[in-house]
Amino acid sequence: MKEEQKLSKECIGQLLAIRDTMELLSGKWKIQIIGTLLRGGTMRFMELKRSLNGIAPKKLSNDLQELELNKLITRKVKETKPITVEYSLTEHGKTLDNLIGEIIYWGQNHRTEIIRK
Amino acid sequence: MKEEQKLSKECIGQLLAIRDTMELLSGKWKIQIIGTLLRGGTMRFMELKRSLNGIAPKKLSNDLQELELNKLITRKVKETKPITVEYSLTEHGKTLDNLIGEIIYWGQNHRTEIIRK
DNA sequence: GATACTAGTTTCTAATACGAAACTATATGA
DNA sequence: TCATATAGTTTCGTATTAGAAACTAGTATC
Repeated sequence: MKEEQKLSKECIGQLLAIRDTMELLSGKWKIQIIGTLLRGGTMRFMELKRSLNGIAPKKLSNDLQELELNKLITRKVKETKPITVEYSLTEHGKTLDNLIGEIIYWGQNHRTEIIRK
Repeated sequence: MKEEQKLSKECIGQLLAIRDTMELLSGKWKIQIIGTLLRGGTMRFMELKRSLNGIAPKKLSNDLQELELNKLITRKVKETKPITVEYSLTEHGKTLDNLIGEIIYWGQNHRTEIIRK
């Protein structure tokens, strides 16, 4: 009597969507980077580094490259005296606004939930 | 001329909330587990394992323990013939509904966005 | 007695993530 | 010339994550 539990296509698609999103955004810094760019608009490398308290330049550089590959941000080199590089969100990157809003809202709520035991 | 860029308290609080949430939910399986429980309601260990295609029992066990510690799920042992264990979301765990909905929605949209080049 | 189901645990290994420190290269100002 | 700023890269080491395989232990079925 094998109860082969068939998963509906829709459910599988939802789990895949969760995997895709989390693969892209998991980790310590990526969402913080995007959240900072959402607030700050166009920002330079060192501006980002200062805003993201504690990130190593290597990590910031790697994460920015990965986000660019996924078309969430753009990188623009400015031929200023010491060259500067401007990072900003693409239109697609800006669609993370709602999601990040939910993450912030839930995180703040969770903190009070855990604290009040 | 030091331009010390002061971060507002609100922004710092938001970055902390992002860190809290992501620390809890980062990784390959945790959100998939919660998403599955959101759809399936109360589920047993092996039901979860079968729904989450490919998860190792050790990982499932570890993640469930961690989620329980964070009061997102409850674990109930049933004294049936072969003992069964039922997992379900707490009320607090269910508040992840909106967030996971956003993750699914964004992931599906991102897929079409990347595919259509 | 052999097999299978329940819910895990144990052990070992490979892959990935993260971080600190030092370094590159160009340019400006004291 | 020395210090500082730009935007990173390189090297190295540790820590965390994930997975595969085998195993435990109780009960039930063939």
